[in-house]
Amino acid sequence: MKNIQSVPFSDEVDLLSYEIFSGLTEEELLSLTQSMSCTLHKRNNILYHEGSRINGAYIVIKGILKIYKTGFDGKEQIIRFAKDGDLIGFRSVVSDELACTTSKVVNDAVLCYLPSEVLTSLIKVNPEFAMSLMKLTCRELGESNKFLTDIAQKTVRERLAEVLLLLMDTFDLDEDCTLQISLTREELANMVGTATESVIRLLSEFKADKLIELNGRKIKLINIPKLIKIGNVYI
Amino acid sequence: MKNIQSVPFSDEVDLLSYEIFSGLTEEELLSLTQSMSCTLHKRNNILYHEGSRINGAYIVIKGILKIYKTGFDGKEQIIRFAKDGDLIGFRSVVSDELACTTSKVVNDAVLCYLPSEVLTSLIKVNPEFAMSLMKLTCRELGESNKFLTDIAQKTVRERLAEVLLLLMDTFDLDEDCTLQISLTREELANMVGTATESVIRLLSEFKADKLIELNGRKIKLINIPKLIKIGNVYI
DNA sequence: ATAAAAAAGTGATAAATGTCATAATTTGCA
DNA sequence: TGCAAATTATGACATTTATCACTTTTTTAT
Repeated sequence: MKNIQSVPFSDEVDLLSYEIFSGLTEEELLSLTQSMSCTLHKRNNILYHEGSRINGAYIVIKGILKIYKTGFDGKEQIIRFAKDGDLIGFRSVVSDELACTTSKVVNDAVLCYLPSEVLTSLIKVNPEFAMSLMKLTCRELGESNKFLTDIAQKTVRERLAEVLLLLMDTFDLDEDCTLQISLTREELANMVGTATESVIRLLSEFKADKLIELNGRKIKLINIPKLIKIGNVYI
Repeated sequence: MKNIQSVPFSDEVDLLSYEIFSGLTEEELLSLTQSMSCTLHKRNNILYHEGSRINGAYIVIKGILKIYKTGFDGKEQIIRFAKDGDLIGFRSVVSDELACTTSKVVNDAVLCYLPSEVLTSLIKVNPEFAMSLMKLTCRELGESNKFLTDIAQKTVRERLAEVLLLLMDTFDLDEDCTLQISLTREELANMVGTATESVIRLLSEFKADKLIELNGRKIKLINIPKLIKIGNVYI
């Protein structure tokens, strides 16, 4: 298919530089490198669907993916984004359950596939790796619980401000304070947990209040302290 | 203090029967038993507060605790309950972060304390234990993400029905279909993520619609299929 | 380059839910 | 047991947010 291309595993990719692999030995790293295959995935390509069986995880070498759940009426709820250095899909591998999320490419991505057996044997052989994987999961759990509370208790306005700041933290701003990632209004709504129209209206309000500037999908944050205040975000 | 009493580690407590310890060897189990101290905690006793440093985890031998986060305005959001056989507080131990939730006793509980060093050394020594702990965390993460989506997309009415079914799954019904756990309306609201008054009104509606019967804090489920339908709960 | 599709934007309106005030009832403790 | 405190209950009302219908603008694919 056109949307997935096999790409050579570049020697330049230094697995050790990924936090998650920092505990591996030379040999483990070598055998890992050999068992991995890299592919280039185009925007909108779906890596795996919620409910499907996964036989491995993916390491994001480059690019951005959104990880989302599909609600009862088909509406997406974005759980998180994955970017360079992130590991995705291992939750299902470890818990031995069907995928509970869908992963879709937002910005063209280079991914390395890590077969289930390789992952589990690494966990069993290298306690340090097991520990860092566990840390990763625990952090994710903490974040998920935090966001759960926010969605339950904050207003849409507060959550939108918070989401903008979250995107700033995750993807940084460029020199002129514009969010490096550009999402559709619908995608923003699917993060915030609201209707697309509400996001559109609130973004206009934020713009009128001189908190942000809008240029198509590019969002420039011009009053971050105020956004922090609106979002009730503690730092 | 009066609310916490030390109790002897009963020989009758069979750690192996707890799923999480099923992978331990005889000796590991023995040393674990020796390093653990058991305490009795009365209702409303707080085990640890959100934001505090935890130096160990607890195994629930008996009783029920609620694990919750406190939102910006002081409102509780109940993340989950812990009951016999559950391990709590290990997330913070593993991720080496401050506690991101508060744990409070709902039904008087006997707990065994598991110091941080014991837990981490077990993880490093026994890959099977590491794996089952990881599975546990991954399952929790899956549930948290599911509930996040529900709160973001379902109505309060749907969520209340879902929560009643969740309580049924977690704590079972007694012979006459009454939920074994009794919570205040406020606690239900703190699970559903809504105002106490809304829960009160909706419970009355459910009662009028002959889905449940109310007797103080005791809730009897008399039309479960309909509750499943209302809550959009797939089984 | 252009047509079709998707996304963004806007207004009107409806529905869901929260808030506040207050009364009745239950619970827990001294 | 009895009383204070907490919880439950209910009504009136305000507010937030979703929905629908439609137009304009932007993006995408041929």
